[in-house]
Amino acid sequence: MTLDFSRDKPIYSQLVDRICGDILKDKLLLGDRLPSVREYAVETGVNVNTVQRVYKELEAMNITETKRGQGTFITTSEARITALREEMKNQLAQNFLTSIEALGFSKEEMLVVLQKKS
Amino acid sequence: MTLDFSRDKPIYSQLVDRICGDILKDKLLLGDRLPSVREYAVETGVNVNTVQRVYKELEAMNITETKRGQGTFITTSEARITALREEMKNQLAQNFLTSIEALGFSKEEMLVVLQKKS
DNA sequence: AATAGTGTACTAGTTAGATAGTACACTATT
DNA sequence: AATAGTGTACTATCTAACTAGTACACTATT
Repeated sequence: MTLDFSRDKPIYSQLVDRICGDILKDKLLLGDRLPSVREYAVETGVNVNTVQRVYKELEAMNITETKRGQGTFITTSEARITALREEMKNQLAQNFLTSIEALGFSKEEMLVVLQKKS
Repeated sequence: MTLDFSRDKPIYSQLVDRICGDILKDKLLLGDRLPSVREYAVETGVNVNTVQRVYKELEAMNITETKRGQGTFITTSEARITALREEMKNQLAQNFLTSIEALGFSKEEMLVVLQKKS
């Protein structure tokens, strides 16, 4: 794999987003086991410590559970995932609106652009 | 003033965005003079070097012109500003769509959320 | 019991962004 | 000529994120 990361955001944060995305896209299912920190570090071309930070964040968000000696697993709580989906959708929309506001565009003109772009 | 900055993006970058926003919102007009680096540093509660970085970026984007000993001025090119507006609008839309894609949402469901919010 | 594979916890070093301070070159005003 | 206000260019220091390496505790398998 060896991903390429944006420079304007911490890598651990981008990896958290990536995993959340995989969950929301059902590439990762309830109860699935994530790769070990060492495996995932190799896969993504990142240091073990960075992956550890990622798993820590995910656990703090209550979307994974880690079992010492066994691995890190996606939560089995359907409700938590549903809530996550709503949270992220709202966050995304809110950030977008904030940016629009900051740059002095109107929501309407941005919607027009979005329609065109695919 | 003394702004509060987001931690997930360089301050100089946030200030560039801010000034671009002020231009697009006609708070800053063609030919207007920006505060001196020292003034703006005090206003925003930031170091002089950071402001210098901001003005350097703006000049590299061709939206300001600096005259040594006189100050930094918004370009007098109407065309450049118009182009800037389109660039930023497109960039914003593109980033939004990329995030949507990464998190596995559809454009349509996000548009629904956007309609509701604001 | 031994081993391999987990997560976890350290210490140390690197880099980019930001801060702090100083100095210099240019321009306009007095 | 003197002065004040510009942008510009340094050097030095600090912090967060990342990298690098090592060690330890727990679990499952053999």
